[in-house]
Amino acid sequence: MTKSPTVYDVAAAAGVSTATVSFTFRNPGRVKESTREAVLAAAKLLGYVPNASARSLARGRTGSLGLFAYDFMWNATDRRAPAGQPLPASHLLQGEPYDDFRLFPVYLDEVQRGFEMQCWRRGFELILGGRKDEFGENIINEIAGRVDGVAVFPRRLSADTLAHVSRRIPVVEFAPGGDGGAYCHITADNASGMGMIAGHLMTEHGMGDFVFVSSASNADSEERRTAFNKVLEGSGLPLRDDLDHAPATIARDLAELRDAGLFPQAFVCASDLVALEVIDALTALGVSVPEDVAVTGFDGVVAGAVSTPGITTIRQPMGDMGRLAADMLIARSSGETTENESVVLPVRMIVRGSCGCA
Amino acid sequence: MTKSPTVYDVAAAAGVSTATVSFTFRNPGRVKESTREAVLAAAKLLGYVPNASARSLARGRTGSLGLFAYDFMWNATDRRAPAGQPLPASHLLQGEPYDDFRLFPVYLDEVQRGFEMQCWRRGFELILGGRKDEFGENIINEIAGRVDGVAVFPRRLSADTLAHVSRRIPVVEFAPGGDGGAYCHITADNASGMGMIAGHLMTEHGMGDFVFVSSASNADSEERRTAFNKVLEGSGLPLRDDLDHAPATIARDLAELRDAGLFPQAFVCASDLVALEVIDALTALGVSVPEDVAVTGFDGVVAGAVSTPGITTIRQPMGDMGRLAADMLIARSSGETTENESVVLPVRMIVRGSCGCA
DNA sequence: CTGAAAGCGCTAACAT
DNA sequence: ATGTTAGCGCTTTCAG
Repeated sequence: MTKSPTVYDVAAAAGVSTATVSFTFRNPGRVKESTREAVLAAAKLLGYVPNASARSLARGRTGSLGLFAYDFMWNATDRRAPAGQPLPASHLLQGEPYDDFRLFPVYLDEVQRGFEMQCWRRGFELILGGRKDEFGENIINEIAGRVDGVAVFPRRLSADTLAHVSRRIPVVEFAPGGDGGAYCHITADNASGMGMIAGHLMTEHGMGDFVFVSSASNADSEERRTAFNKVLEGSGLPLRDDLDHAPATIARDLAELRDAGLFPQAFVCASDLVALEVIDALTALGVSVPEDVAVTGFDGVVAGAVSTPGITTIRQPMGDMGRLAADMLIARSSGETTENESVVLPVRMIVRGSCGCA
Repeated sequence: MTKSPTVYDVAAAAGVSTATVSFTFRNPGRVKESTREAVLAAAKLLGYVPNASARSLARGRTGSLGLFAYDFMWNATDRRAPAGQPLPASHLLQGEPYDDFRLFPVYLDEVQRGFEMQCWRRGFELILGGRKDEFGENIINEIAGRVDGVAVFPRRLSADTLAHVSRRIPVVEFAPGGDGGAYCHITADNASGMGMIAGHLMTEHGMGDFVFVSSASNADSEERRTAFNKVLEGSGLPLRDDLDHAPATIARDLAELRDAGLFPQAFVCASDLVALEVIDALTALGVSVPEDVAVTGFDGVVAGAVSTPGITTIRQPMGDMGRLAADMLIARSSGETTENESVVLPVRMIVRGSCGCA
């Protein structure tokens, strides 16, 4: 670890040129066997490990893709340890796991996993960024300058920043986005998902009185709310005010509704985690789900599958979203494609107990 | 994405030198405000994104850590799609999630998550490697040459390769390893874990007849087996032959034991996943767990928590293991520490239903 | 406070 | 089949 040996050292030790050393590693067929062996022997002896930064610089490509995961991750962490406080010595599923399923794996983790697998299948390394941001949005440069393409989760980086980065490398954001944008978008079909939820609640349960619980300002949540309201309008049902899921207020808001005798037949939530929080708050009020009121989610994360009751939800194809992102980035980084597209992936409904089904 | 602008372009556009551009990004305080603004404006206008490869090369440090995850990941994938066959269009928790908990998250995923979080807290990017290996063990070079330190999961890279890499950057392997090795090791306390399992089975359940089911040749499994046998010896209990968990043979072996009337009181398994497989095989034979025979696991992964019955197991501090790996690598890459250490982390027992407890 | 210039280690023409 | 060599884009003394 002192001074690392370089191609020059290996070349000298093997009595060849640096080009030959380079070829030995990158294009072995082009080197005579005896030469190759001499080079490998020298490399082994010296403890030579090629410097990938130099290679990337020389080649103009890095052979890796980036995933900028900042936001959700840190927020998830903070659920256990309020901002500013150090993390507990051990914060990951250390207790009975049940409680922690809300933290891991969540939506982001499943998308990430799909992205990872596809990077590897396609021969790319993966750079995961999430560094605590001290330089505003410049943080993305830490990743953008290091990869051949980058996928980002929403809400941390402004559209401006993404547009800027996308002048250099292809960018995919996991968020709804119209066509003809400055970069690519991948999202699940929020509209038909909400249509299925609404349809199920109305048709199977004969319900008609709903309150939508939204997630913090978030484009997906917004799309879902809009789509749900559209269905209600189409059915001539009344639109009620949304609730915001903010932990500080949701319990109070729910209590007020209850006290006013204004509970809907179902709380339709923007995500599974919101649904779980709503159920917690309801339980604290002595309200049973689904006996007293139904609750639905969106996403299809693990936590909603193992909770009691299980959350009736819309499953996003998270693995596919990650995989598709990698494919889109690779296609664009190789010049195979240029235009930015906005892909909407199909979803499906998973009916569990929280809506009142068996 | 044509020809990316460089420091030179920005310098020219802003009417300054490249040094000033560099300082503007890396050491803003050293540049007069008006100059800085001019540089930033030029950068924005041109769509400048610093090239991290060039920076790493010039600096001699990359600011990132590597995690080499190859083995488990691909194996996990292969559980659904036999090697050689393409993955199903969608392979990640697409059905009712229950089935898939055996694939994700597993031991590796939880360790990885701890590693990620700590990288970010400490200001490092993370490079995840798992590229399909076409060059034998040289694959590690793809990562090793790109990072300031690397953590690896066991069984894919030989000790020789790791020793080689560790001449250049610090290396941590998540596997048992004696002191004074060529690189660092992190592992859970397999011995006391097995001691707790044995103690529980003997003391709480009055059992004395066990069969150990091992995982494919694997140092952790080996340590657990040895430790378990030691306890039995110490208690004067008989040692029975191990079973190997190989999917092809375990069902047959179990059937033979059953037919011979040789079932033990408990199958003590080297891991939770092995325990789940054993339970599957037993169930197929019409044997109930824990009514007819007890089964225990090791690891404490999600799958063992949500299965029926729940697996009585030893929980490894997986998040901590990942976090510690990052800390150890950072300490060594900065020269703060030099010696290689081998750390053993404490474990604890989680009692669920598979041992016969309520 | 800013500029000039020498590398960092590797790759890939282009030569030989 | 192998060697020469000019960059790749950035950082960082050292001068000014």
